[in-house]
Amino acid sequence: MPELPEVETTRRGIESALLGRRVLDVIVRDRRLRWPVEPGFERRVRGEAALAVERRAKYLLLRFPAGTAIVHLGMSGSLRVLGAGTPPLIHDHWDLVLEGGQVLRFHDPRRFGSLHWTSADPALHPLLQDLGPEPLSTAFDGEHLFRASRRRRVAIKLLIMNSHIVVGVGNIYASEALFRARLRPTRAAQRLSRAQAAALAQAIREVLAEAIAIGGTTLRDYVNADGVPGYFRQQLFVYERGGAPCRVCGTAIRQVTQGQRSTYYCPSCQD
DNA sequence: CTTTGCACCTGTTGGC
DNA sequence: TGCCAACAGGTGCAAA
Repeated sequence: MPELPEVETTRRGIESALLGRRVLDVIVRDRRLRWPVEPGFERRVRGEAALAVERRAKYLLLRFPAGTAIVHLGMSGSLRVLGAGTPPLIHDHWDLVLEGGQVLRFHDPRRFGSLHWTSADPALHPLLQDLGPEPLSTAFDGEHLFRASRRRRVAIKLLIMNSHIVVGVGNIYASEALFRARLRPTRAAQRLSRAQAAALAQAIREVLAEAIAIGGTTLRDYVNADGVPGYFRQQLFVYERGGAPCRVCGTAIRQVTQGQRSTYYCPSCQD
């Protein structure tokens, strides 16, 4: 479910509940996430108080004095801050019970999410070490995208969803950014001009920043830490709009499959 | 090396 | 009403 804007919205929502508060208890009800939760996880975190809540790509990093919990929400995961004593429901797989009467609760029906612990620099963790730049950092710009697209035959949509090139661009925002940049998702990456790469990099930055500003996109079940959906769905130009009229020119939006995922574009606006 | 497709898992939706 | 196929905000990994 969550792409970068939803993960960033979650980060902002859980930060104040965690910072400086001791973790009184760690409850893992189901260890069978994408990777099994390490047996020692509970005892590493119990008694620690978070120093920082950060995000790298779609990973949330809960930094404690002794190490870092690395959390991924997968396709259907969410993190919420609830009152301690709120009874867990189905698919509520783990809790951090916090000093002061609140609990951070992880809910994930599909269990594609994950939870790791590292006592080393999380940037060196195998899941993080080969990631590309953050799209909202200065390391990501048109020149980066242009260089990365040279001699690549893959479709440009697949390229921008490749986390080695740039992180955080998922299925919704890939289609949306390509619409804004007026580029066909199916075009070979190597056929982008320098100017088109610059336009696409800019479109990616804008669409992600705008989505963060209104709390991300809720399609089905995404909610932020307070249980509130994101409202970016109303700003979508093409995603999940196959057959509907383009909001710019009225042409029917097309839906195609790329890399076993749905892609949406306007055949008139996008070349 | 790049590219492609599968796998993991549960829930919802739409057609017959 | 029931059944079954298709599809869903991700991504590591194996195979081509």
